[in-house]
Amino acid sequence: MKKSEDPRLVATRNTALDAAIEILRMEGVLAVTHGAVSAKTGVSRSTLYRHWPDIVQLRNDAFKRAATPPKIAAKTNGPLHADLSWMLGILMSALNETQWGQIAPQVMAAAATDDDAKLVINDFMSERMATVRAVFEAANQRGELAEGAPIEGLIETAISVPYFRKIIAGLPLDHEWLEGHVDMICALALKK
Amino acid sequence: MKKSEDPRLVATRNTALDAAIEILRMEGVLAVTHGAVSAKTGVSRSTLYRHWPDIVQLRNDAFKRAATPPKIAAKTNGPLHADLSWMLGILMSALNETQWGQIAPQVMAAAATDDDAKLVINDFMSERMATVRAVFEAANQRGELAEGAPIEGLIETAISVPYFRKIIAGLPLDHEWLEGHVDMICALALKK
DNA sequence: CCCCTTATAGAACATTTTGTTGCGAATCCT
DNA sequence: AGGATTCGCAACAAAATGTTCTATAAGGGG
Repeated sequence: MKKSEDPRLVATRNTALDAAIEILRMEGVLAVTHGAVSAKTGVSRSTLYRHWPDIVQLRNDAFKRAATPPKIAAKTNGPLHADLSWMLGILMSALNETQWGQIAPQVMAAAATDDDAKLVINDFMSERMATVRAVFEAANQRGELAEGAPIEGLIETAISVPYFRKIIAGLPLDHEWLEGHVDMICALALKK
Repeated sequence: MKKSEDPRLVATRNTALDAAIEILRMEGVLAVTHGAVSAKTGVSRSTLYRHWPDIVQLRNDAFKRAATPPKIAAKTNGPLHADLSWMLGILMSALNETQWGQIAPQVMAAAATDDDAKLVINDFMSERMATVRAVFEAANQRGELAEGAPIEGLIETAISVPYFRKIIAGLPLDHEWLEGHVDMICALALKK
């Protein structure tokens, strides 16, 4: 009973948003306009205006599309050090290599004045936090964690530092750094 | 021998940049244009164009002006827990209450495509990092630190988490949270 | 396979924003 | 007081931003 979507709609939608993401990466939010996307894709301006009457909507859709994370199955079979290295290694790769790492700052900035963009971030973040939390809870189940370890703080720390380094401070994320980071967290989390 | 600056120059400069900062806070980088600043200040467009032929320069100047931090004398008389609470409390206030907290995300985003903006961030960050580092080094001098404590990682953690919470995750920074944060860091840093 | 619906490209247009230039008036510096 | 500089303003030119219409093409249902 559901009428299938006109393939022309999804086609223009996809090509337009892909172009928008590309522009976003190379030149920043400022440059994402109906005109620019039209020029890059061949999709006519009038069509773009029909799809996204407001430029903000177009940008937000591009954000959402770019933010869609590769689903990561949490590794929770322990030990904690291994699980964390695994998970944070993936996060690190995502920040280094995928669109998200380049676009995230733009979304952050947009979130300051736009609630929709804020939602995109919140969704993305809470998902990542939940994944890391699962790792800690599994370690707790196995009885690896020290008495009274500040789990919430550790989860936050695990994620904060790589994001800070990459997005705010512009510092590199490599395996050597990751090793030290995980060591530090484990020093606090594990039984002595 | 140094020729004093024409007061008219500094006057227009200041009013223009203050307006630019205000626009930046309320509506984001996108909205900072010669036209908008002119409308808000009464300074004529032609004058603004004479001062900043390129809009990017205007925005960067606004960034720099907004990023100028209140100089904070480092508290390094110990003990570490007290010093850290003091320093991070100030950082927290700055993020919560000053222009910087609202504008930082915009600068981050601009930094993705603009090297000048990147410089603004780097300057600001390295100064803050240095301040926190001084706190740790003083504690080390006093012999408070545990053997082999990962000082660099701790410095990074101390600053990363508040920035992450405020700018990336949009979580609140309050004194209760701060207490836990400092506790966690001290648990790793101090002798048992 | 044909007909009806829907989406698109393109052009033509109005509107707004963005730069540029020249000049008289006001302000500053010496 | 006099010469230089800066300002505001108005008149422009150029480009970007929206809007609307029409012919064409593509899809979907019967």
